[in-house]
Amino acid sequence: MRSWSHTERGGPIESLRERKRERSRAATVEAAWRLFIERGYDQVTVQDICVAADIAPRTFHRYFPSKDDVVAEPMRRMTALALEGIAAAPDGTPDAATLHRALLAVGSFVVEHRELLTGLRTVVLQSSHLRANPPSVRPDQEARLVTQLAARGDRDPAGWRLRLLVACAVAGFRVWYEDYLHEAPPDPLAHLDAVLHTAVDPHTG
Amino acid sequence: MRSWSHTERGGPIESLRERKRERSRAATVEAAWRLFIERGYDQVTVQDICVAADIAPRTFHRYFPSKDDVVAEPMRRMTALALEGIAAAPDGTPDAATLHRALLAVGSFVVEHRELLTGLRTVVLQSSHLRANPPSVRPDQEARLVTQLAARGDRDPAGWRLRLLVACAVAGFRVWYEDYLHEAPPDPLAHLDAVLHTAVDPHTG
DNA sequence: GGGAATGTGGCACAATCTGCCACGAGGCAG
DNA sequence: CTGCCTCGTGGCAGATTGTGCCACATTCCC
Repeated sequence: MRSWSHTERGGPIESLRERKRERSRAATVEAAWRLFIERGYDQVTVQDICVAADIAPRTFHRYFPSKDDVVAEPMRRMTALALEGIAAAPDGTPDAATLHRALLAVGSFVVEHRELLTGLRTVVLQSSHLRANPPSVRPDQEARLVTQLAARGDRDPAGWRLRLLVACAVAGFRVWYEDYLHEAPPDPLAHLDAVLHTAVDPHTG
Repeated sequence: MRSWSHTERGGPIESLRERKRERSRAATVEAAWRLFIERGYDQVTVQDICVAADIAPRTFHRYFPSKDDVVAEPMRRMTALALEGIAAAPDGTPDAATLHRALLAVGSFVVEHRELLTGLRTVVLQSSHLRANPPSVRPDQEARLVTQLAARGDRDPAGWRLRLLVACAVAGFRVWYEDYLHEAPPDPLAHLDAVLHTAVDPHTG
């Protein structure tokens, strides 16, 4: 099962600094998630997380600009996976198909981590603040998907067709994501495939 | 030109209380926008806004759960317009066409208020906090669109097709919105129509 | 080994946002 | 018109988040 902590770079060539940093960051994330699930988002302060993860609040805010970002961490991970999926697609594949496949891979990642993600979903639903500001794919992350997609071939990253394609794909994935965590259908990836078929495939060509 | 202050309810039957409240709220919004555009979001405190609008900070947070919500106000207004557009559509119209037309109406509203909206766009772009948490259509607002659409006819508001349709429509609108505020094309509404055609129309039937 | 680069912690501080209570203006019935 | 009730408002105290600044420790690299 793919893990949460990952180094964004392929090789295992990490300096001691980076390893320490990643370990500390991962510990922080896991401590935060555990506390959130136990007590609820609003009942856990940054201070609490720092005590559990054994770091200073000042350091916490170096890892995460805001407390919300800890909850949004899975989104970042999923976007990173999608980027990898796009980069790995063979040249010549239409953009829509590339995105479709990349998001299917993200979907299988979600399925692998269903338990944790449903836990975090409950955390979001139970916090009035998170309900109003739910974790989502940030515009800069979406822009990265566009850029990555445009990098294959000579497409214009600023063109509205490409941006629309990505926006619809992300929207479709989100619709499936909500369905899946709410009531896991028997064959979730087939469901995702169907949703993406409607959302993404019309943009082919 | 349609105004920003509106009472959500059709009739002019407002009590003095409601009128006062709306006036105070509108004054707050306009004061805040003016200050944001003048100095930048991060350089304006809630205190500053309250002085300019002549209300207490405590009252400010009764109108707006957070400072961010003042910037997101146009989004709320646009969603409200879309809801009205959907409600006004004649029965029997396919959902996709209904949404398409409703969003065209919202588009013309955006065109009417271009100056202000570009100002607020600049505000967003210049604030690191707003860049990370840009004003967007909140999930509850999107859910309202779904509900409203489902209310015509007997569709299932929880079905993924309807939710996907709305999500893609909103995504398409956002893509156009960014284009339009960045570099107004000669015929913006035609552009919006084209984008929506790609994003929404495939979902017909 | 030693300087440079970088991550960390502590401190002080501004700012956001909330709960609580009291006051006053608007609404309503008599 | 009068009294009562409802509800918006303001003030206050407080918790919490998030940031700038600086000193210290660790790691890196020569």
